[in-house]
Amino acid sequence: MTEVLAIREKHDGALADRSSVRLWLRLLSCTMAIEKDVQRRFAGRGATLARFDVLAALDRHEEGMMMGALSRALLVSNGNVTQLVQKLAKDGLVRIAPLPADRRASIVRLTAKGRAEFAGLAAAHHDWIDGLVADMDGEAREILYHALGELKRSIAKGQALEP
Amino acid sequence: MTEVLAIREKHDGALADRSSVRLWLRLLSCTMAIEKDVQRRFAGRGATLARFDVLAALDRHEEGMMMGALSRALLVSNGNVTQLVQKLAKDGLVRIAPLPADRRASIVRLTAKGRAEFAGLAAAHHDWIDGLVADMDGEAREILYHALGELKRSIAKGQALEP
DNA sequence: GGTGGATAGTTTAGGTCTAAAGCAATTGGA
DNA sequence: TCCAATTGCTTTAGACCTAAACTATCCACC
Repeated sequence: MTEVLAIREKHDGALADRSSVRLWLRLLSCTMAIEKDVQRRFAGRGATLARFDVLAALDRHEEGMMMGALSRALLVSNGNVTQLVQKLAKDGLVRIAPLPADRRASIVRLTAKGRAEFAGLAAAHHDWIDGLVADMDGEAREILYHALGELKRSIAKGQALEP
Repeated sequence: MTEVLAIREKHDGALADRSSVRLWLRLLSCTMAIEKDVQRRFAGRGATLARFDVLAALDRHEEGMMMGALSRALLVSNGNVTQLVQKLAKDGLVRIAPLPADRRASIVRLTAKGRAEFAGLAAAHHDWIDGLVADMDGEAREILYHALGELKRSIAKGQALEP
């Protein structure tokens, strides 16, 4: 008899008189629940989600990435990337090399240590996510994935309309 | 011919070799897109999402809330509530009153100014969310809402299993 | 009474993130 | 050629958030 606690929804009941807002609050609560869970587990390994994101982007760009490219790939600000990369460099997980062709720019690459670190974290991350969605069958996941695709399109359109 | 830009997905292509991770990344990108959009619009009015959340919770508890109750309602830490409420009090949007029955506790209530401020923000917030999901029809929204409900249950179960 | 936990909140140290200002290098014209 | 705009990145100021340590109070029980 495993009792399952429901994930709470912020403002449960309030604010949610409009269906669109109710949908948004549920979307938010699901994302937060997963994000906090993953965050907490990363913390248990001395890592953070933000740093993991940087390592992940670099892992698939063996040739290295410019800071700006990282910023665009991760959807975060330039200044944020600067901070993260400098700390990762201090920890020996990435190396920052100047770009001879353009002395403003620099190329960031994973070190061997960084690549190994990422491999370990990525495997764990996969397992955590698998565990969290384990109770949905393949079809339910497919439906959700598709529905999120529609939402994604709607958001893009909505943002394009009202600037 | 309105060209709609797609919302980018973090790590698009990478990391996403497992369906569960692909689902998670899409969920994350939708949530982030809405959250940043709302955040940006709030900023345009000199407000923030975190402060709005506090006001929303207080708006539906006319009798006031204790700090701890706020913390639980908003799913954020105690210290965070302390900061937010103290700043809101300084801005005259809430009032902090001691609870005679328990001198450790204090009751937070909206001021008239705070209630008016919330009303304005809430109406705008509704409209923004409506705009972002406008391109999904009622049935699609219902499907998504239901699918998120299943995810929510799966997450709760997954978290219960592996602590 | 007194005393040892619970409980309510605050503080502190540190990580995340952004917008905006600033610096340096590059590039595209006039 | 030269200079103005652009580009790549860093810095700064500030908002948000947390965990953990801390203070103050309450409460249950001997």
